[in-house]
Amino acid sequence: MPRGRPPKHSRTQVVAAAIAVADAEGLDALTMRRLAAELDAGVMSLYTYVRDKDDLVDQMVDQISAFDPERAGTDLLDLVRWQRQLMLRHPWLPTALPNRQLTGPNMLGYLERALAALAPTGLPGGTKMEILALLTGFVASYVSHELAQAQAGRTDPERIAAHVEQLQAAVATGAYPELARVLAENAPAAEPSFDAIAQRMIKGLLSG
Amino acid sequence: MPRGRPPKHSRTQVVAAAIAVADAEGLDALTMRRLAAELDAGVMSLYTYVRDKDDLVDQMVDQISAFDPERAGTDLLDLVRWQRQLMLRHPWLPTALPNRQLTGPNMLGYLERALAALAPTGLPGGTKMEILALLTGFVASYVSHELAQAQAGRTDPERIAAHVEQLQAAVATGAYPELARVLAENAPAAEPSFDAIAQRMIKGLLSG
DNA sequence: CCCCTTTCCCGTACGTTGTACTGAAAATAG
DNA sequence: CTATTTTCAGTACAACGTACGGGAAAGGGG
Repeated sequence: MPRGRPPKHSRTQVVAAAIAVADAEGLDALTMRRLAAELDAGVMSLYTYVRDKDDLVDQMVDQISAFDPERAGTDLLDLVRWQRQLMLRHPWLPTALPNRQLTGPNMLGYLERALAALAPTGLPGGTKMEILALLTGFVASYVSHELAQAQAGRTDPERIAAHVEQLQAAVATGAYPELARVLAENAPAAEPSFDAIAQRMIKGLLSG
Repeated sequence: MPRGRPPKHSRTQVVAAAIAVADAEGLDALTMRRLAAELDAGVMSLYTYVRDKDDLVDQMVDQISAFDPERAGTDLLDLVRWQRQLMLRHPWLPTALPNRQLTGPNMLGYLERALAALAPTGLPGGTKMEILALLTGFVASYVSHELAQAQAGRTDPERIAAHVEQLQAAVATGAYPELARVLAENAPAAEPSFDAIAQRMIKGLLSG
């Protein structure tokens, strides 16, 4: 009983293809033309499934954020761990998140669980929302750092080469003794244990 | 004794004009053509002062970050307060910061002071850098939230109208009782006191 | 059966962006 | 003067998001 011409794809498929492109080549590589080519479709056909590119990214975020109630707990530490895994699996997520009003069912589901986890605190609603925003920001910062360190030099060997060269030049002036000490350390970037830091952040945010 | 044709502007002037545009109309409004018009210059003339647009933004960040040793202290809380003031004065800063290798003198100066503030901890260098990245991320998140709340509806009244409408629709399904409670609260967004939260974040990050 | 309506497909085209290329313009050095 | 060096800026191009409009493919009603 669907009246018109049958769709060649589904919205879910289109968004999934977009996620695949972003996962493999980054958000910058995700253009409407690229996505159309991936689906063997015309560029403008995509706009049947998506209002505009911003809407596409919104849906990507929401589709990523499907929650498996079997595998994850529901306290704040569990939720934060879950966010970290999402961001590790989809490195574009930390950059895509800011300045976005997310109203998809999965994001609302997350928000609901997070608010439930904060319910025992009895804090006012605005404070709860603020705590969650700060926690998400913290995870995004942490994972960004983590990812940057993991693929240091893998993608842009010359770009970071230029970076360390500038740092060496600055240090050579003698104006930055502390920075010099850090660069001279050559430490293998110790494991900081996400859980430990996250737990302290949560405690710090709640003890107010 | 400078040999060639004398420059019509200085790099500092160009960057200052860019900062003025971004302050007044946001980072998106800052295009090379707009900046050229602001300076009564040809578009391509800008490229004598700046390698490319990314370099321009780098320089904007660094020029913003000039430090007045008279007015600010040198412990971590002071530094974080200073970052917040910067971001409040230049709302584009939180969005411009991520994915940037900052090697300007002012940013290195900040880094040096921050590392000095962390020196008594005896932590390894990599951990210090991570702590500073997390603190900056925290401030960016906090200020973004702060700014979003300050001008809620001022710029895009219909955009956030659509947002609350979607939220109301979601709540109406009854699937999100906690969210419903928060939206029903209608609280005037209590003062959270940046200093208090920042202090707890610092303590949390250092007690590791 | 044909036609109408509905829905999706997608080629063309436009405005905007960053910037490569090129050469003219304006200063000094000899 | 000429030669050199540096900055200025017009033109032009590729890539982007997407508005527009018409063609294509289905079902419903006569």
